[in-house]
Amino acid sequence: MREEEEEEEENNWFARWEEQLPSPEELMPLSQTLITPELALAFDINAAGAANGNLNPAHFPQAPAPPQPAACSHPAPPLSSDFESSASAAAGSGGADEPARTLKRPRLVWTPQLHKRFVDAVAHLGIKNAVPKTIMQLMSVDGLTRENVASHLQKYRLYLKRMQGLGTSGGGPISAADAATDQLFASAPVPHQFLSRGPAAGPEPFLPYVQTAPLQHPQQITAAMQQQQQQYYHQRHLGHFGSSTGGFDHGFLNRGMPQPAMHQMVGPPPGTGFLQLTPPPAALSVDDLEPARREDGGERKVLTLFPDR
DNA sequence: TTTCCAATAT
DNA sequence: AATATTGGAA
Repeated sequence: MREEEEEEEENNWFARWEEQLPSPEELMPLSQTLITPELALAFDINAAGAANGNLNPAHFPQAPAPPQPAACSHPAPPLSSDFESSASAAAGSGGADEPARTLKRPRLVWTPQLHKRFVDAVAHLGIKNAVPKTIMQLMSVDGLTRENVASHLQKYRLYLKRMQGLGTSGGGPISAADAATDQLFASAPVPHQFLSRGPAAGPEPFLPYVQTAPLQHPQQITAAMQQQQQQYYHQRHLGHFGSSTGGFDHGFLNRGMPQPAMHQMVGPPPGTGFLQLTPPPAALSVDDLEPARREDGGERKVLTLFPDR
């Protein structure tokens, strides 16, 4: 059929192949554009300003060999696995700055588990002593920075404030917007002491040492936790904001990790007609809802069982 | 000097 | 909306 054309091509391609080749200069920018900052981070590439418009003409050899292709099979985290360990490299000539310091780490995503740990830490510290640094230390999550905590704490305080406002005096219902907004915070039980007004609850009696088992890097956490996130949706939909009276559950169970003395429990007397909303771990195993994907620059699809908005 | 914290930026 | 960054204050 098209043999003639193909033959023509064969006659000519060799003569022209060279001129059609892009020059190295043309190639570089292209390849750099194709590597998103996140990818660069994930693969530990030293291309700090790649997408920042801050290209350093230092050509790197070629396509970087992915250290661990295994990461691709994972549904999620395109995040770097070791920011600190990847020093060296460009140290040699002419004052190249260390990428390790310049490198920006990926956004931390506060999974329900992580937030849970946060809340526990704050609870143990007492709200007065709960400042970012201390919280961070208590949480002892590898890779978690003080700023991470500070930022989260800031928002959490706002959340608590709102809760207080709506608290006892028959306040109106939580606006749909807020409810939708605060899914994360709703995922962890709010220690009642947080909502108390008057004389702020003092710091907990004693705080021996870090009680929580050190977690690993955020990425790993998120990865590992993807599976568990389901239960969080359960809790969420069981809905604990009843009506007035600050009808919140104080279900303070710790299924994730071992947790020593949680003494500050002042919860409702057992046997008070109170629905146990958070059954023991064994009970809530069901439900194979797909958790919202919060990572991978994709969209976040949040399954909604309730047509509430 | 470090840390907090509210405001602001992405 | 969620997290990061900033900048003044303690």
